[in-house]
Amino acid sequence: MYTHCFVKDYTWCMTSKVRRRVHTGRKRNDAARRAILDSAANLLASAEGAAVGIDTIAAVAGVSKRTIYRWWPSKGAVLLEAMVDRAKELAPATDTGSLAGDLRAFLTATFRSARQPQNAALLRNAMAESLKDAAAAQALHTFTADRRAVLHGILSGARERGELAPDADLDLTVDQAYGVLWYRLLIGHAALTPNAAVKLAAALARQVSPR
Amino acid sequence: MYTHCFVKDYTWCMTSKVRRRVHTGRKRNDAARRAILDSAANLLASAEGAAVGIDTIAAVAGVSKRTIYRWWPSKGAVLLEAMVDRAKELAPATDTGSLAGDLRAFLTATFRSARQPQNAALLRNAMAESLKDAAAAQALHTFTADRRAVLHGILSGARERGELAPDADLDLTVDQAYGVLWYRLLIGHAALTPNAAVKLAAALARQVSPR
Amino acid sequence: MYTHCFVKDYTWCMTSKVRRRVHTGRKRNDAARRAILDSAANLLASAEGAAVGIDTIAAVAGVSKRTIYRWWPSKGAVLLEAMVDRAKELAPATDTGSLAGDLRAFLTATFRSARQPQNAALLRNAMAESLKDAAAAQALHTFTADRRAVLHGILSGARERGELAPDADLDLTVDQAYGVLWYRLLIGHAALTPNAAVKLAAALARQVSPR
Amino acid sequence: MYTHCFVKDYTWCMTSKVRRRVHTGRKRNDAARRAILDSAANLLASAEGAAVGIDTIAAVAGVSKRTIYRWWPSKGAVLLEAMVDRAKELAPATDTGSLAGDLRAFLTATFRSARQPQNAALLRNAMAESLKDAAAAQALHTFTADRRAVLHGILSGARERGELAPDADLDLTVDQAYGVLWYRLLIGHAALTPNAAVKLAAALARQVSPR
DNA sequence: CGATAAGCGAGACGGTACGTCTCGTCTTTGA
DNA sequence: TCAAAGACGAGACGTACCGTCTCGCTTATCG
Repeated sequence: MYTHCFVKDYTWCMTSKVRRRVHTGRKRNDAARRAILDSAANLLASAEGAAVGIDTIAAVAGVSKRTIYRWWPSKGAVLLEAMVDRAKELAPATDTGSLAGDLRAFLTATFRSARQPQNAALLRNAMAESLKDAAAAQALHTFTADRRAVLHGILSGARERGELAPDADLDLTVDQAYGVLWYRLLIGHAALTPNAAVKLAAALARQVSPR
Repeated sequence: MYTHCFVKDYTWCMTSKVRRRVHTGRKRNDAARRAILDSAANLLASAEGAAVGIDTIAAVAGVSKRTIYRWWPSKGAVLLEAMVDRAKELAPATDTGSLAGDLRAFLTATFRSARQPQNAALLRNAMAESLKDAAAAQALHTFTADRRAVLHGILSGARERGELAPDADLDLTVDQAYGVLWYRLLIGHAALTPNAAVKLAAALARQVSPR
Repeated sequence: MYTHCFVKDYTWCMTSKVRRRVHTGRKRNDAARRAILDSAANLLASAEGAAVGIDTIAAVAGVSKRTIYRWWPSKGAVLLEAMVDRAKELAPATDTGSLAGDLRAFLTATFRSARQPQNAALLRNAMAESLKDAAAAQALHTFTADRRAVLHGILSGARERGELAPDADLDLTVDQAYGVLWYRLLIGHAALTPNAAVKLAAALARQVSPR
Repeated sequence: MYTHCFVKDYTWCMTSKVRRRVHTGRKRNDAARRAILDSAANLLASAEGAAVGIDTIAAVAGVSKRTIYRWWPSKGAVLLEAMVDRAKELAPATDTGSLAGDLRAFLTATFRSARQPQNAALLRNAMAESLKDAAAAQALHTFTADRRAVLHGILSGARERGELAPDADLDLTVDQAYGVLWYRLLIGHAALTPNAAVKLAAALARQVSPR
């Protein structure tokens, strides 16, 4: 008598030539995997405050929900993997010859990246998911551990140059840096300006330097 | 027509003498307001990772959903106000005579408070809501601004004692402190130990000191 | 976190082997459709004056609300379709050889059916929904049009036997019959007795007969 | 922190000089009673399919809900009393000297009145309430009984003129007339045209006439 | 080379929460 | 001293989203 109330229209966010993927039969279709991650990352980056839904991810990727859940345990897991995947290019660790220089270069680059609206949305949404979803939390934990390791490497690399006080707590220093980043990102009371990165680098360099 | 056999059992978290509130007629029932905020805060503090639902808040408070939505615009707004309300006692700013001492006292107390499982859950859940709900975000913004102001006061209070470098960026220093707090709270990779508080206080004091 | 002790007890009206439906995956689950319509019809037929709620329909059918709203636009639409569905057997049009006989047979059967408490409740509730819900009104319109068509057929079938005055207004005659039915059903001042059916049949036959 | 979400604006339907009733202490109620009934009747007559709410009635009448519930047991009771009150002028029983003439006059007037959009809405809404509310049902029962009594009087008045078959079932005849009225009103498949009234009057007159 | 296994798109489904709505009861407060 | 104002408890409504399921198709792999 009645047929099918409720439909949806996702065309608004299908950015590109998504459709028409080839069917790879029995083995995992990597194009689908990419489409899913791209879809998720794009939605994460675009959604102002709107939550990103699985149906939306699937529709935008031109993929069935089943295909998503075959490979990821939960929505958060997809989103986080998408975030990590997208954030691959965030991490240059340069060597300028001095700790202060290395720190300034790294934090400036990191802040600049995190300040881009898309990346900011990505990170905020990733945190939101992580707070609700255990798998996402795990992924975010791994991701941030990687980032901390890079910064930790920069710091401990200064030891052989004698730029490090022997009792410096590098973990704490690292957390100060990323703490400022995430705190400003999540609360939004102050911007991640280049100036802030420079000042923070100087302050941290001084903090860990001998005497 | 059908027999109505209890909807849920919320007795486990009805901490006190909630029931039997009097009807205050035309004016807002402040007992109901308190019951709602207490209910929300208790649930926020208890729920491990489980989301706190409006129906649960209402049921625990012995209040109708309508009464909640009459006064708050969204779930997040209630939760945040509850959090802020509960966190009223978090904020002692003591005067020990020296910046290092003040900082150590303040951060130690703050970390200790935030480390308590209930408060930690409170803050984590508050952030989760804030990332999804504009009203909650606003409330969290106000709350954190208050906290930052306290710490900022401690720092700037040291100026007249000559303990402050003239070019110290106090906002950045404040953000480092709360950054570490929130970062560790949200990521969970390291605990907010008293030791960390002490070290952080020392580091920040040194950061802002002259020379 | 909290113990979940049964929401309601709807067993009283789960007439049959409702539970344990198989999941039909991609295509519409006709068992669910049947369960919904049966649930709705049973509730319509049983509820004295109590309104039938969507949650109740869903619970009795062992179906989620969403599944109902996927296929029907509103509560009224479900109820009406259920009513129409249930009323499928109301309609015998017999041929006794004379208009008076046909009318008597049809009206007697119709009145008898409508007089059954369950069917009476069904029709009353259907009308109540129809007065509040456009989709339900449409469905009731279609249903009653069908019924009128049957009676109209009986009447016009008498023309070739010369039992009909050429200027007889058959639509009006039909409306008199169903008018009495609904009027007594809705107001409840008089019963739809077999005697009334017989007298009405005689009166209408005389009304339309030549001379 | 937050104040008062949800308010409403009823100004759209405050037709006239409703406001500013004087407040003279004790025996003020009759003006309020009139305002309530007028408000209810106007809303019943105007609302297309939209349900008429108690808050709306109260707001439009410039009266508090409490005042309504002080005198009526339920919403339906108010609406029905308003309907009956408004329908006072529906009932002329004229004497044309013949049964056929009396019937034609009465049914024509009745149909014309019921055909007016406002009265039609009034009656439809009244029936809708009556099907959900016992007090309203009682009121509608009384109202329709009055109307039937008038028509019944017209019919039985013909007995002494010898225009009535001795075995005529006048109750059934009355129900045929009002049945057509309500059936067409509620289903809406055919209009209550003057022509229909004339034909119906003739048919019923013939039906009850001797032989 | 044919049979079987698995990936995939589609989309229905159960569950659960949300925020809105209306009803009828209640107390305060303004006139 | 009454009634307007309006807060409140109860509970239904229709929507949203998650994660599971089945279907029917397609392609790769194994016997």
